[in-house]
Amino acid sequence: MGFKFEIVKANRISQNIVEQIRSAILEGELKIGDQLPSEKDFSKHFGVSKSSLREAYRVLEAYGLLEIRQGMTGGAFIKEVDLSTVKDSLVNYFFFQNPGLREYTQIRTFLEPQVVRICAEIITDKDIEYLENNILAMEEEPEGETFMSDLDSAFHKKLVDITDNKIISLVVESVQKALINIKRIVHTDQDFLKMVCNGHRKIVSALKAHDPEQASHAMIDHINEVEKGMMASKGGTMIITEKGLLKKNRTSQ
Amino acid sequence: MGFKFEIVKANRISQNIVEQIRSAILEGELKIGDQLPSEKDFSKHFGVSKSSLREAYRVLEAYGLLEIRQGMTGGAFIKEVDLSTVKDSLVNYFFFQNPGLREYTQIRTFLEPQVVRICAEIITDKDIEYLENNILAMEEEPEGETFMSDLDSAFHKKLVDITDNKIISLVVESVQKALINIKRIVHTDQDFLKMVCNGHRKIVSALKAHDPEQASHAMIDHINEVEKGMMASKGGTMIITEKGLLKKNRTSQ
DNA sequence: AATATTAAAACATCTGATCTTTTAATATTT
DNA sequence: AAATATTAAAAGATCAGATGTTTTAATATT
Repeated sequence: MGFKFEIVKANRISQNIVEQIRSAILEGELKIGDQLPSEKDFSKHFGVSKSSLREAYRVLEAYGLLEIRQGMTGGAFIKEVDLSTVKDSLVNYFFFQNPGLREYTQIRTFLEPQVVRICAEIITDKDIEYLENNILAMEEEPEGETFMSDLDSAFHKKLVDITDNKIISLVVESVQKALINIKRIVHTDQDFLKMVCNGHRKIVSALKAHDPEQASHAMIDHINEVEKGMMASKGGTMIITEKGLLKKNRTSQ
Repeated sequence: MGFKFEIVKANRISQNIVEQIRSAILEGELKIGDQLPSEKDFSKHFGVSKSSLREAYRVLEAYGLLEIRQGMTGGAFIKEVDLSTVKDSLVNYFFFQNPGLREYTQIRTFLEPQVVRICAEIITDKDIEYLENNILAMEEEPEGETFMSDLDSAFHKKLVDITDNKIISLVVESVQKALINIKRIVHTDQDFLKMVCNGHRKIVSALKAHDPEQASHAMIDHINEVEKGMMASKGGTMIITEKGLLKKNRTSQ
């Protein structure tokens, strides 16, 4: 018998509701800001208990599709999925995949040089001003571990935002975020900071000259230098959650 | 008063539990396969009701961190987050961001030429055989709308897998998945199929010759041709969910 | 007019009972 | 002895309904 049957899973009630609502959103029936009925009304409508409906709401909330507010004017509202939801999902995924520094560096060297190529063509004076201020702030930081990371992220984020490509922004920012977690423990001394500032200066200088080729090279050099700097002080991959928790992961795959 | 206070949100019990368990996972206290206590025991341990604990379990399950099985040997087990969870999250995100065809093409032209550059260096005869069989299968498909997409995905997935970079794989595959949804309605005639096969042939030919430069160019041409082909028949962005539901999104945003 | 109180809507949590699923252990049949 | 059927237990799934908490609108008071 060459038939291929699909496995039938006894669907949970809450899962069924989740799918119905998610479909309604993806089909456009439910728009951002739309309010779903109250727990009481909606559970009655579905003919299920309040607990089942609540579980469905929790899941949709976890997906970032729903915002639930308490109080008289509260309720369940359709929400646009925000970046942090996707990033968290990526962080969870990367935690188990546990990519090496090489993998992060590689995708950066694929994307960011191209990003600054585009930037070189279309960057405005205002953008350049922002980037220069960012470098100044970084140089003035004395031993600014955390702050330096924020400024570093902001620098790269600014560049990718100029390209106006949401997908690339998401990827670059997520990689940046994952890298910060590694950087934070691995290395943050003055030499490292000076090296980063130097790299950023060269990139901005090329952008100012509207020279794509030079900008691209400056970016490649910068990314490779950063990797080298991080390799110098070895260490396992670390992940810092939103709540500031640390995790040293040395699983040998 | 220049102080900056953070907003205090009355945390839900379930959210608190979610964070505790997620932290325990990211800190390495909980490993893949570990079983959490039963609902009854664990809720007693936390000093909360079963409903609150169950809501926490639902959320962790939505994150892809937990697998819950019913029955005598069932329970809640720590699970590795799988690709489909992240992809779904990306689909949700892209739905609202609604990137244009240009954005997909752009990130592809940044990543995939570099991917085949690497492939050209390290590709094996077995890999090439796989790719050639893939092309043959595609050419033999008469009007294989869906199947063609599957083969096309498999082709690009194979290439990116050769690079052995989990991050790039995730990105390329997600973009691929999103594109299929657009392609499926936009265009799938014989000319399109022939054009795709032709592009793939050129890429494989360059890989066979272990010529990175040629492979890269063949890939760039291929991606651009596909975009042109898709632009020809205009249409809104479409999204197909896991369950096969369609959504035409024309929000002018 | 400003402030304080109250009421109501909606979510949050709890208790405890009753299915349903799954599998291990046991009993029955062949 | 082996195959099959039955039973029991563990654990999740669902339900019903009570009670608490938040938030805001309406009202009353100063």
